[in-house]
Amino acid sequence: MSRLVLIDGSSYLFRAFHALPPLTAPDGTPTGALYGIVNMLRATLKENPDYTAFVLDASGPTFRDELYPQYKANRPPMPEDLRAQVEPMKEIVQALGFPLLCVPGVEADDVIGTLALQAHAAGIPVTISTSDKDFAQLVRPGITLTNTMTGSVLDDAGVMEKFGVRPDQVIDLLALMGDTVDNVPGVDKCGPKTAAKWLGEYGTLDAVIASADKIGGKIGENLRAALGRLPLNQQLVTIKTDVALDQAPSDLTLRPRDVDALRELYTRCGFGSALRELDGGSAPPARGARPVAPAAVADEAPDAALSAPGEYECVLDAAALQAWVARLQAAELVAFDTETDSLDPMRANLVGLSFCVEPGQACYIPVGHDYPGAPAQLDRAAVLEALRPVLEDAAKPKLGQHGKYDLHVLRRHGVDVRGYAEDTMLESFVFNAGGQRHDMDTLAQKYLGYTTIKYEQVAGKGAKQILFSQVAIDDATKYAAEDADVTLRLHRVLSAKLAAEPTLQAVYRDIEMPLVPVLTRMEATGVLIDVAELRRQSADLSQRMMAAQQRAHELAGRAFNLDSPKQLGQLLFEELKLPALVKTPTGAPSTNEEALEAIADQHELPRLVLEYRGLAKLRNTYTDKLPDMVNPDTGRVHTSYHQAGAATGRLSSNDPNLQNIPIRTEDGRRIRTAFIAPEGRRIVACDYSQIELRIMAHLSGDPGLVRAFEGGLDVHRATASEVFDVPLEKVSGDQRRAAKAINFGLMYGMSAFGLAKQLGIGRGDAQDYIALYFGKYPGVRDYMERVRQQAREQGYVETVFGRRLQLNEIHSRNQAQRAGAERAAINAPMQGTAADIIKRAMVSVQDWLDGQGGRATMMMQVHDELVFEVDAGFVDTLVDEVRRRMVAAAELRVALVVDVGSGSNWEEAH
DNA sequence: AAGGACTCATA
DNA sequence: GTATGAGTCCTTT
Repeated sequence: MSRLVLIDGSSYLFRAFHALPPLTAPDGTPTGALYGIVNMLRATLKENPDYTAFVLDASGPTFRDELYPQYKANRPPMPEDLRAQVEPMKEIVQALGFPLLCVPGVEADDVIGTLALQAHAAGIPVTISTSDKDFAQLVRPGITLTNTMTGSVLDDAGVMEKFGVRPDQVIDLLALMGDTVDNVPGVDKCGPKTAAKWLGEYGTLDAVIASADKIGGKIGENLRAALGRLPLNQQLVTIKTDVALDQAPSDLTLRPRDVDALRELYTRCGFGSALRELDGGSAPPARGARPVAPAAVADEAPDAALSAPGEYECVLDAAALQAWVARLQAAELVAFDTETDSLDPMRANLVGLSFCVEPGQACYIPVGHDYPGAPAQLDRAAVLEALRPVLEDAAKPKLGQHGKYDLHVLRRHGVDVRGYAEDTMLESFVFNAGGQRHDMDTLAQKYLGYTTIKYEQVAGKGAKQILFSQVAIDDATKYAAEDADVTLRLHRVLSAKLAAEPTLQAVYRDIEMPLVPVLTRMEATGVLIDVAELRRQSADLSQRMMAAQQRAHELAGRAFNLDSPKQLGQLLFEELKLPALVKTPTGAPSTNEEALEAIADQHELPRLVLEYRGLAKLRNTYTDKLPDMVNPDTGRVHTSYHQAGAATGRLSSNDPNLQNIPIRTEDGRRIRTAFIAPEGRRIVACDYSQIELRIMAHLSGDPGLVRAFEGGLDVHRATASEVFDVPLEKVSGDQRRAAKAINFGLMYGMSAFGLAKQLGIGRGDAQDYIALYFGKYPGVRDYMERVRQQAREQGYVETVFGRRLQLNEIHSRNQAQRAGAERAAINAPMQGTAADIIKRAMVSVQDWLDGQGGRATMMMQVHDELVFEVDAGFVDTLVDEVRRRMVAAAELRVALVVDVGSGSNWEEAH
């Protein structure tokens, strides 16, 4: 059977040039690429093809340049060392007897594509010899790819395996990915895996484009941004198969080789082994090609120009310091910032301070730069003493950006900042809680149109990042003084904005700012951890994990990574053919708890995986990690509360997150026994009972719901009694469960669908329950509708205290996003009001604690719960007063109720 | 090294 | 169905 081998000369030429060492001929001319080509051609000849051609790009523009003027625009000119090899290559190709094709106006790819399809139509099998993946689009039964340099062969199945898509989807895959080399931008951050995933899900590029709204995350945004150019990409990456050619496949026969010409060429290039083969091994050994050291690459560091607006003074002597202290004393408001050597304020050392009193006039006082050759700096302790009268004077208002950090640093260096009155991060947060980021760089850009010097610009990034103490003082001055300067400028803009919104201003002034020192105090206090207990638990969990893993591998019949959802999915849904009932947001079969639970009756493995996961989660996230978080100085764990993170006004906790310590399962709850009180003290936990539901009762004013809370009854039981019209004492377990699910569901803006899933009932039944509920509590139904309405009309909803919660996607064209925003709108006033209330309570409680001589300290906040460490003899007093203050934090239509507990550890206190 | 996907802990 | 943070795996740069 005859066969056509089409050789993609251009791709090999470049590939060989870059892949092989820079060989040279005896006379010094470069031959590396040639060497690769010759070996490739000799290998091809051994296959003895009936028809073959060596195809090269012609010079000059092609139709693609017309379609897209930037096509290959940033491709550098062909390196001289490569250009020098083109003519000899053509000579060798022809001397070997290969037909050489070079067609102007199109690329080699198009010539190959055309010939391949012509031969295919004539029933001649085709092999395309190339190192260019784009040819995968031509693969079909009868057309395969081969790469003689790597030895790989690609047929239909091979394309599927290598790219994860069928050959007929390759064009779409390439269109999505784009091609950096050809200057064809695809979807940003979309590589072969992502593109294949989408095509696997939607089938074609057109379908992906049509579904672009459904793809979430950053990558979804990137996709939508790229939509406009994808059709063009498709055209650009499509290999033409209808080029008018002078030759037909049957014309492409090998001519006899020209031995004399080859001998001359091989000798000139120094290709010894080729020469020996040519002359039957009798040729004199030619000197071998020798590698040449690659040219040294200049190691150019980008010269990041540091622009320095404003007059920034570096304070290096006592006189300058005194002058600045005087300016600070005279100022109405002092903007300040600290520079340190760590992001963790509980470990950071002070490296310098910056101040600003007038926009553009700022100073930097270095006190800890210790790189070789650093100028002499003022003594740190002396500087802090000089500044103490300003910083510790409650009557001298101070301003910062995320000042809680600086408060920690200064506190740990012996300065107890008082009068911390303004914070631009919190101003921004209160003004626009829907805004994603409230860091200074973002705010400066947004409100001042000013681009700040980035930390990376002065300290580098990644592994090469240096400590601020290593940054040259000149650079540090520009960076640090700018921080204080920009903070002051930002404050002028933001405080004016807040002044125009009195309710927002009140949230900022009365809730957020007073909370700053309270959080600082709580973080500084930290919590005592029983490390030995956690180690014991880790060991126990490890042992059980190993057992589960071993059993899982036995059941699977092979080893696999139990932690990899991908491998697990493959095993369960492909090998074991278990039904994939749940999909991940990206459309892949999910292995989450719900999915595994659903198939647990069909195989032992899912249950085992759940067991393993539960253990692994506890060990990896808690019992292994918490001991590492113990601060060596204090012997305690110090979380950090993020005050401007959550869109609803809640706090969040990180490093470590102490707001998600397990409680639901027995193994999990045990972790709380490791949160202990020191000798002579107790842990006291005080939590609001059903606070969000009470807020719903308040906001809706529904008499039925208000009544359900009265008399201190179990609210879910009371709700069930009303909804199902049975006496309180006759409410069944299922009825209470249903009522509870509805109560919670309502707060999350749920649908009948969601409730049905939650309760494991039909959608119709769920709808009936909701109708029944709304029949009894029409005020709740009306409230829900009012909130949706407000969200649509204003773009935001509000808490009882006037905090504004922005709903960014409430008018999204995307139905799913819009529905999500509506659910968020329903939940936000309840979650946000609860956050406001506990924040107010914290300020009030701390205010009282400050007068109690350290007999109790507030240690943690977990959304509706405050945790204290209390002298054993002081517990009763504390409980009374804390309860009083927590209850008094808001006056709602229903009373707030606080449950308390105490014990030697957190678990007991619940 | 950075970022996304997936999973799962809490309120 | 709301709101978070974090660990592991995997892909991309």
